[in-house]
Amino acid sequence: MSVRYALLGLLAQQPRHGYELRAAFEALVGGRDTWEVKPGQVYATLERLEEAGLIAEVGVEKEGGPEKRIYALTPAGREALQEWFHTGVVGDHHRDEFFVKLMVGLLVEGTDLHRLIQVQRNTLYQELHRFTRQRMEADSQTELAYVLFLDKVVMHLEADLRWLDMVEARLEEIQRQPTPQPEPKPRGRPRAKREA
Amino acid sequence: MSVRYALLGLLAQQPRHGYELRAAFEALVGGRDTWEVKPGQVYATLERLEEAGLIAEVGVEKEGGPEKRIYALTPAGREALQEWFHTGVVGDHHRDEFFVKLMVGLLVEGTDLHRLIQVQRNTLYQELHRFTRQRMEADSQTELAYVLFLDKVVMHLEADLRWLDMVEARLEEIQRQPTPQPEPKPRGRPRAKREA
DNA sequence: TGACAAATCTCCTCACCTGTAGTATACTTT
DNA sequence: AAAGTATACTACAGGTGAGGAGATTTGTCA
Repeated sequence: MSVRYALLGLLAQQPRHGYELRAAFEALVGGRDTWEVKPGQVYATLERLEEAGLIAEVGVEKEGGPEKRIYALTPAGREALQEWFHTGVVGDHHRDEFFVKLMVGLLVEGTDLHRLIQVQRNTLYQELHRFTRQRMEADSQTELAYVLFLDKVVMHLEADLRWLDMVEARLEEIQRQPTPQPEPKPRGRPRAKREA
Repeated sequence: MSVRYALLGLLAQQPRHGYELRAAFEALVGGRDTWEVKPGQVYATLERLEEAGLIAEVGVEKEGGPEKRIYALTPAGREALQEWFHTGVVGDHHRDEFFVKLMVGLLVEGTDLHRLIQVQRNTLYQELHRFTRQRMEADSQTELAYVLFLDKVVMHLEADLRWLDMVEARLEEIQRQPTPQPEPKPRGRPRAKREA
């Protein structure tokens, strides 16, 4: 979703073509390999946006090299963008890969859970170190937004580490619990429910 | 990636068919609509796992209804699972949708950034409330792992809220910064670099 | 000095994996 | 008959990885 709307926003500024959009997007989110977008995604997204009537092709330039297909925002696109601004973002809290790994580890016999946790802790510390250094190197005069972004990442990594400690501390307790079974659903037509 | 390996783990326990795997997966990650997986994903993933040689179809049951195609783990699959256990998970720190929205908001003229932030804050508080209640309702005797998961979500939401406050406090400063331009890359063959 | 190879950018395409949404058929219970 | 589970499939959207044809600059060598 993010890329889709980011492209709309960039086209609201001025008409552009695919390659240019890609560069502008990466600059927008901080440059320096934060959020790399693959060309394929840009062009595919543009096609869908065009099909949805949110953008329109307004010209083609051909000067020597390959064609540049230039897109611009339509009124419907401008509206969609406004709507996006007025809607809150709900995070993907589910789908935490490490949580799944931990659960699967509990399931599979002979898994060394302490090691599992240790590996994850190392990974998190490495990331923390990397982002902290990036943060120090960044110039908050010219890249303030990028700095704020790094702050957020660091805060999340610290939260992850604290959580990991909690998990390790209670590991014995967790291991004592039985593996969860899916509860069977009643089949057939449900009984008529009389009002409470 | 998570679903892929979770299916491997569940098959390591015992051979199963698609529908059963879906139910088992959702039970594993806590039930109660945490992490809903669509049937399509399960079947598509199973096909790819089979093609990759990590699982194999070991039988078909047909008792009345549709066929049940039963899969089991292969030795290669068991190996892949072990490798997963021994690898750290690096989070998707980039691709934070709200961050992009904020940046796009700075770009587009006439955007009310305070409102943008306010909407997001409301959303986060609602989520926080929802998960906090779920956490209180959960029974940490029988669902300890699920409780830990909720703890993590809450910690992250709190971090998001603190970060949002920071952003709002420094908003004027952020708005004063120019929109980032993609830096042009030098074309042609790069100059030979002599060693430092 | 002029020709050509090397490296890299510009712009777009294709093939694939992951995940979401909706559909279809058969069975089971009220 | 109605309603809902059990089991599977199809279609599409989002995202990754690889790559290809042409333009542009630099290094090199006769």
